[in-house]
Amino acid sequence: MSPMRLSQAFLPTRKEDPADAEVVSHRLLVRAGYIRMIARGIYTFLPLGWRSVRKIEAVVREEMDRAGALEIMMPAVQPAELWEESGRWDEYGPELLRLTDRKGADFCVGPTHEEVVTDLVRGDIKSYKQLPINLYQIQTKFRDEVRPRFGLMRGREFVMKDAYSFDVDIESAETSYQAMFDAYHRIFQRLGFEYRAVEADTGNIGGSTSHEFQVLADTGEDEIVSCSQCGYAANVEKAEIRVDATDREDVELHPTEKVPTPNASSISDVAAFLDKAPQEIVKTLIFQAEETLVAVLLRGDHDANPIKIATYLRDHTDIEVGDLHLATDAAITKATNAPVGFAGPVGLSIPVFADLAIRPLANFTVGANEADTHLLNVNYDRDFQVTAFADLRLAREGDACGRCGGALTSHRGIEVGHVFLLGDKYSRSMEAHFLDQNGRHQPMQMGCYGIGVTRILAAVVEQNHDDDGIIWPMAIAPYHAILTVLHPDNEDVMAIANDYYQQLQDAGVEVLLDDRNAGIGAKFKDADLIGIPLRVTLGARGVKEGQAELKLRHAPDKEFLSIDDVVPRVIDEVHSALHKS
RNA sequence: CGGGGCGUGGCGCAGUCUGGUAGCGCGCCUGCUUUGGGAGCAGGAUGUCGCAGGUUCAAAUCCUGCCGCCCCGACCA
Repeated sequence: MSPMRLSQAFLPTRKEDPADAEVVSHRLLVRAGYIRMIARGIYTFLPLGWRSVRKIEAVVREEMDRAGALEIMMPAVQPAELWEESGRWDEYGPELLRLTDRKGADFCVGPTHEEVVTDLVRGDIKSYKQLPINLYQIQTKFRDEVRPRFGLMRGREFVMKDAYSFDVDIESAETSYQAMFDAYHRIFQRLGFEYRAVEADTGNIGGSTSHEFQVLADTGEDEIVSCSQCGYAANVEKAEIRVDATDREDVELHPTEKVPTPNASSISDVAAFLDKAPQEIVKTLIFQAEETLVAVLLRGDHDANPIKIATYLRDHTDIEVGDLHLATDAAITKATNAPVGFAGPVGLSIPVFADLAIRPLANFTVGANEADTHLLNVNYDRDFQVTAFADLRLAREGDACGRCGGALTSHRGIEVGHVFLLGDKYSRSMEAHFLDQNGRHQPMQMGCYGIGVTRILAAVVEQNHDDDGIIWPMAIAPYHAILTVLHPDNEDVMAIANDYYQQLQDAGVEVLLDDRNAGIGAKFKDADLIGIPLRVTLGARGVKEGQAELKLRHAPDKEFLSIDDVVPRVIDEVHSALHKS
């Protein structure tokens, strides 16, 4: 049994905020003695922190088991050959931590386990009779993130639950996907989150359908939009918007005019300098596709969506897209013959794609492809040719929902779960085949499903804290209750405290006993900081009057109970809180 | 990788500009007192000043290189 008497515990709380912590979850988890950083993005979990991690794991495990998934444990270190087979040894990039063993063989520390699980399954599953199957593990992953930050929210090493489903066909795979989708809802409801399941891009995992589970928090790294009318919700990377692609009205097209705009290279600079609204200015972004450059026109107040642009180019043009990204300064300068910040569509020799919002515009302002110069009264068709109009911009608050036209609202979110319908991407390249009823070889249809266990710990704190510290939901609090003994030297008081301690443990309540010979203020501050849901305070005065105090962490009021009523009351509070979720 | 900032006892920081005994608060140890919101008094321990090299009689401080960490950006299941 782990030490639950604080006099013997390892609970290094801090009075002051750590200097390097920006977000509240990072600050509080360090201050309250839950985590310690050992290297950038790599943390040790201390006793309280690890207990909460294990509680999160337990919820995840229960719901995965309930959904029929089977728990396994795959290796953290994986041979390069498997990644070469799937093609990701070259594709994955520097985020993959690569190792060499003493014989010079290449390995990586697993950032995900599609290759290993596919290899496992192809070796031992040969018949449709063995399908479907869903295997999962809860394990430490490593991704050498470009920029780890915000404590556990974007660490390099983290605990993740990853599950993989294998089915005989797409329809069956969709059923497996739906089962995971439903299990995820149960998990995040039990954890007490305010969250959204949103449609998402599949990124370099690949596949067709994908949903992210986003915990709503201002500090979240993702932006999501949801429709108030039809329930559509999506990551802005993916969010479809409805744009009325009206042609420009039949207005007079003024002659183009070249104007000096010294040092005004950003939209806000140009708008201020020319005394125009950003909406009257059109920005020209130069993107680098695999081999070629393309120009993208957007209204000055809009932001580009590189994912939509890449998808459009792939689906509607012959351009080899590759890893689409903003062109380097050197490439931009070469393409426009001008410094960065003055690009415009007039006279460009690369294809020009325009966002649908450009279509109604007439007599707009663009860069002149010349230093410190812009062009006024520019019009498409007359002054330059648009290769195609398309929806290329990032959705934002107030845009029309792509499904129903209702208004979209925007939130920040922390991605705590992601489900993908993979199809046969890995099973085909790695030859994970089975024999169907007709004796034919078929690739299995896969899905993969991740939950960021340690990221959840941070997300819970983001949503559950106050100025004094963490406020754990009962389900993942490291302990349910804390007995704060104000006068541990007083034998009468200690006798009652020890009695409570024993009775509560016997009743299955996880209880901390603060028997430290510390200042009273320190004990209260620590109890609040570490966020234990229930606090029972025992002092000499109260005990003499036959009373003890009960305080719920999430409520402001204290309640005085007679000595005999405390234990049953605490048991009752714990049980009702646990069963509610 | 680009821009900015930082690195001094376990934690938070001052000292660096203008070179000359390494400091403060918290924490820690001992003793006494204290006990309803981070207790008081007295005594005490703890530093390769990120690392390496250079300048100098003398370097935390000046110079060069490297390493690490944080923030913004690019990037990202």
